[in-house]
Amino acid sequence: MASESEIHTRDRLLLEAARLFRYHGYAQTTLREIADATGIKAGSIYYHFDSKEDIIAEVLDRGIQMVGEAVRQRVDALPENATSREIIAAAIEGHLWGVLHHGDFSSANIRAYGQAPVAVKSRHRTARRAYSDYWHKLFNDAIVKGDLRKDCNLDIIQMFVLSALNWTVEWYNPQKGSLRVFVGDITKIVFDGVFERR
Amino acid sequence: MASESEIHTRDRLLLEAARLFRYHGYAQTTLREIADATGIKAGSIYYHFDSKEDIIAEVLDRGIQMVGEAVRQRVDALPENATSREIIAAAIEGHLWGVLHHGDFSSANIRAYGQAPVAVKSRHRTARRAYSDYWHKLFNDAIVKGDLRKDCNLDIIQMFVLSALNWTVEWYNPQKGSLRVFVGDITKIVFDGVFERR
DNA sequence: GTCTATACCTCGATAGAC
DNA sequence: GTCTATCGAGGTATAGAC
Repeated sequence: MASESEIHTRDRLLLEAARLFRYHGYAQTTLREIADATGIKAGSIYYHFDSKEDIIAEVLDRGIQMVGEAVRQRVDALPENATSREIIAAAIEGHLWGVLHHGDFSSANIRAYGQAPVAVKSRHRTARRAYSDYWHKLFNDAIVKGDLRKDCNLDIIQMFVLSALNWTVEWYNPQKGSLRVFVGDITKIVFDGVFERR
Repeated sequence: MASESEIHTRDRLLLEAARLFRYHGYAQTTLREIADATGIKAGSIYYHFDSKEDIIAEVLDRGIQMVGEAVRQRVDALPENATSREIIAAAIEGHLWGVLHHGDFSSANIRAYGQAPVAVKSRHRTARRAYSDYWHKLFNDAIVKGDLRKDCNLDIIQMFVLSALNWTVEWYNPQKGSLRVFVGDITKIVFDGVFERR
């Protein structure tokens, strides 16, 4: 069985790996850097992980798990009679909060996913699919209620919204305004667009 | 002066490099792969370029140049009395067309920019800034005319729209519908949002 | 569990023949 | 202009002492 300190070091390795993958990408980040940041030597990593691939795989999984939890938590907290706007607003808030405030795992998931080895991507894809299905259900409920616009393909709406939310990690600047205000602005734009009503 | 075939090989190298950077990223793409795809040996690349950095630098520059030209062309073709919606619709169409239809250079610009060496990024940043300023002028004109929503920060609107448009390269699937319809749907969503009017 | 030492490979880049 | 051959650096991963 794993000892206390083993778990500790393993988690710290994952944390530092996530941070480095987030800011420098997967291929650019070396095991020596991850080891340095954690305070151990590169060779010692192999006590905790079998390969660099296994590290990125776990970082990706944790990232999507954190975002998924943040979203579900907010949606589940709503009352039974919540409107479509309230439900999707809660999901947007959860997603942005998970991605922007919660940190390195979810950001690494967005930024480094495209750079991960194909084997890792393909294994991780089921987790992404599950999260995507969750959103699909939210949007579909809104359509059934007649709340979503009917002149656009639903898949395009969903992909556009989710990828736009994801990409905020590339440009969101917390020094230019609170996350609260930011989430509000993004929600307004997604809900009703950038133009004044005609 | 450069001979015919020199220009030819050099351009083919850039094209293959753009394609590989787009799909595999900068660090993952090796000079041997670029050479293979072009049909020459790795060492021969150095007759045309001084370093791998110089290749990505030129790929990035061409990418933003192509998109910028596509956008300006459509906006300039509009009549004097065009509305804000018509102007920004033309810019969106140009941007999406440049990014999605025009191919590997613009997509590589979006995908591989974050992975490029800092020296390259910093040199390329002025080109990005110029393109961003162009969009800023379009949005600002719309604000002056009172057409844009006033309850959101303009910088957030601009970053949201541009990054959302950029990220379509990650998920747009030409087999699921024509680019024409796609551009129309995206424009509707950006202009008026995903919800039906209240 | 972590260390040192190192094997092995692949990368970007160079040199010189053709 | 392109080739072959190769260098030096730095990467992942392994072996065995502690």
